[in-house]
Amino acid sequence: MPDLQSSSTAAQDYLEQIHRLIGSKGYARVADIAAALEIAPASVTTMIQRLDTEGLVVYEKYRGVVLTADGQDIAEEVVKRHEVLARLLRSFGLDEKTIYQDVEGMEHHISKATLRVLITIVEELERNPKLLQKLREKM
Amino acid sequence: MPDLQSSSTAAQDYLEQIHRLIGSKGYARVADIAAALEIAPASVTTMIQRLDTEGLVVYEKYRGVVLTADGQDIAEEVVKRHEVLARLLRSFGLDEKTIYQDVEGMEHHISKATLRVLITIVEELERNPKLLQKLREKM
DNA sequence: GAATAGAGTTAGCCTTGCCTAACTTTGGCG
DNA sequence: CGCCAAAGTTAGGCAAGGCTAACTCTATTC
Repeated sequence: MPDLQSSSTAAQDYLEQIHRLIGSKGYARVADIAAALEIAPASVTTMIQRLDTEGLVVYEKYRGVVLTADGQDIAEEVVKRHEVLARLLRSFGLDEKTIYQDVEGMEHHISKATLRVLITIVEELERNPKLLQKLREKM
Repeated sequence: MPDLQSSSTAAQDYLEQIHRLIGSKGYARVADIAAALEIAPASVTTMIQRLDTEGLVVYEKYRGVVLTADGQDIAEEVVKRHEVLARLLRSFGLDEKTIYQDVEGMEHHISKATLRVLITIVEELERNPKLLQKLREKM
């Protein structure tokens, strides 16, 4: 079980997107990763090579990339943090762009303990619409 | 009124600590800033010079540093985000070290809209101890 | 008032992560 | 089957933000 903090926040962003792409399209190409992260394809190649040497992905030149078990673990952890934050902000009606930007910035810095707090709050608000309604009115 | 995003997250960290030091000791020395951020004094000098050219601090060689109005505005904005997050996590009993680390990582990425959400939640929990108690029991 | 410890600064270097430009490989199509 | 466009890679460069080592001020102490 790899520690989240063993990989840089940039590396985590790559793993997250590779995970999403494989989940939705079945594979992750350099061009798609580059588009998702809004960076140049050349930067993706370089990072993928680094992630390979770190044992987080398996990279075959010109052939594509898949996650190792460790890479998968990290990606799922990041996605979990992402989803919790997004659910919280979405329930308060924030627009998707703001949600995306804030969550992308914050998700890498949330410890297990803080994640538990956020999960607790989100679940309460989803179970208790009256409370949510009341809070939304206060904003 | 300077935009928060006009300064890098590193710059914001410096402004925040300078603000805290001036608040608590009346002045901000290079050595104290370096200690607070856990970096080398030389790095502080370099950044302070940059902040000066950007008009966020006034720097006099060997003499110390003060915040300009713009620097003050940014620092207060960062501190506000910090305090809200810290209050939220503290109310759930997280230990101070975790709070500090998570908040320090997250605070730079919170938009005004998200900040409003967090303020609303914190204020409700502080006004409604029964709810807080209930949530804490679920964790 | 001079010596000196400690604070601050400068110079030069390193890593991360991005870029563009130029080259290579792949794969679909005639 | 070979061509060539699109995808991927390599090389070289740049900015941010750290570092250490060596130098310069400051200010305290005698």
